[in-house]
Amino acid sequence: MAKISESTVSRLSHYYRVLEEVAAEGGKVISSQLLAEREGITSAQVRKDLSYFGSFGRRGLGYSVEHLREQIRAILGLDRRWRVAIVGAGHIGSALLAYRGFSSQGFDVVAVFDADAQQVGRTTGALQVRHIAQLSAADEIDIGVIATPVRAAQEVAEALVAAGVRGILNFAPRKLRVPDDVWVRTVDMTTEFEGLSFALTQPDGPRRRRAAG
Amino acid sequence: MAKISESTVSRLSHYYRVLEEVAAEGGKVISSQLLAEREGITSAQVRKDLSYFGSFGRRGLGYSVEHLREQIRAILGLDRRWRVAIVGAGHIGSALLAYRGFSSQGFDVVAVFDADAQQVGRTTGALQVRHIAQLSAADEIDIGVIATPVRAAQEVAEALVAAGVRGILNFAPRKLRVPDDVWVRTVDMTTEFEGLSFALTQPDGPRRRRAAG
DNA sequence: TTTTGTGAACGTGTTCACAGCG
DNA sequence: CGCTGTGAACACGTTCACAAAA
Repeated sequence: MAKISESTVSRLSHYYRVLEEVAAEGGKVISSQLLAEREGITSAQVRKDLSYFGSFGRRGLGYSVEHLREQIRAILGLDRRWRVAIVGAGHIGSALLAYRGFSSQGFDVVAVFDADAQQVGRTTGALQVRHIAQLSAADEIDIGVIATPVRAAQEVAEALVAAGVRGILNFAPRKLRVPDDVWVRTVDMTTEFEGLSFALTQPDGPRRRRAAG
Repeated sequence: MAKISESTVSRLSHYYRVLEEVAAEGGKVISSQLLAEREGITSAQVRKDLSYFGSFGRRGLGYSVEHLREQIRAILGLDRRWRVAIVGAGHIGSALLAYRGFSSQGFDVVAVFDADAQQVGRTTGALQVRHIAQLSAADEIDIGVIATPVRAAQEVAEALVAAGVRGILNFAPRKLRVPDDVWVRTVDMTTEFEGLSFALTQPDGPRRRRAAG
C-alpha cells in the first residue's frame, strides 16, 4: 500500500467519530460534502483520504454510514483490542486511567507502573501500581503511555521497548530515542500552550478576516 | 511578517526547551547542527525556522545560547504572563492544575470553572471552582482550557468567546466552531491512540528499516 | 575554515476539475 | 442529474547547496 500521511490517519479518526454520531442520530447515508462540513475541510479531501483504501461510496448517492464506519474501523485497526500500560501514576496517568472512553474504542489499560516506590502497591481503579522494573514481555503490552516526569521519559521508553512494546504515547515534552520499528506519538501540552501564546502575540491578531474598519 | 507555519512554531517551542537544557548544562554557544540533532531534524530546518524572524547566529561560530533563548522567548510571546482558565474540574482539569511547569513558563491558571453544581465551591489547589455561568470578561482570561465532557465542549467554547477569550486549548475530541479571531488548538488523545493503532496494524510493521532476513 | 542565511530545487499534501457511474 | 473517484495542478513545507561572513 502507498504511504499514508499522518494527517490522513488523523482525519480518518475524525471521520470515524462523525460517523458514530451520525449513526446515533439515525443517519443512513452521508455525502463527502456533509462529512467535510462537520470537520471544516473540503469534500475532495474526504474523498481523497478514503480513496487510498478503496471505493466505499456510491456515485450519485454518497456513503452508507454503517458500511463506511465498519471500513474505517478496520483500517484503523479498531476491530481488535489493544493492551495498554500506563507508566506514571501521577495526575495525567490517573486521568487517563479514569477516562472510560478508551476501553469502549478497544484500548484496555491492563497495567500501571511507576518508578516511585511510594506509589507501588497503591490501588488505582481496578489495578495495582507495579514497579517499572517488573515490566516484562510477559505483560504483552501493545501500547505504552509515558506519563512520567520528563527526566524519566527516555529510561521508561527503553524499558517499554525492551518489553516488546511497539507503540508509545508520550506525554513528556522530550524527543524520545527508540528503534525504527517502534512508533511514538507525543502529546506536548507545553508546545500547545506556547503555540497559542505565539498566535495571540502576533500584532494583527490571529486569522482576522479583514482589517478593522 | 510572512506567514509562519504551525510546524515552525512547534519547533521553536522545542528549540526553546533544548536551549534551556543546554544553558543549564553550562553551554554558551550551539550550532544549528547540534540543535538539530537533539530534535532529530536537519540543521537546515533549524536555520530556516530561525531565519523567518531574523539573523540570530554568527557565521563560523553558531548561536549564543543565551541570546537565542531570549529571542525565541520574545517570538513565542513568553516574555509576558498569560491568564489561563480551566473549564472542567475533572481528571484532566485537575492534572493541568497540579502541573506546576506551566506557571514557570508564564501561564498562570487564575480560575477554574465547571458546569456541574456539585463541583462548584470545591477547592482545588489555591482556587475555588466557580460555575461556568460566572465566567465574564471581568476575569480577563487570555487562554481557556476546555477539559469537559465532549457534549459540553461547544457550549463552553461559546462562553469563553463571549468572555473575550481569544485562545482555546481543547481536550474534547470535537471540532469547535469559533469566530475567526479566536485560535483553537486541540489535544485529541483518542486520535493519538487510533494513530498508533493504525500504525501497528500495518502488515509490515512501522518504519522498519529493512525486511527481516 | 567553519557555520550561518537563503534562493532554488524538491517532495509531499491539498485542491481543482472532470470523467465515470449509478 | 448527483456524487464519487482520481489525475493534474497547485500550494506549501523541507532539503539542498552555496555564497557570505566571521
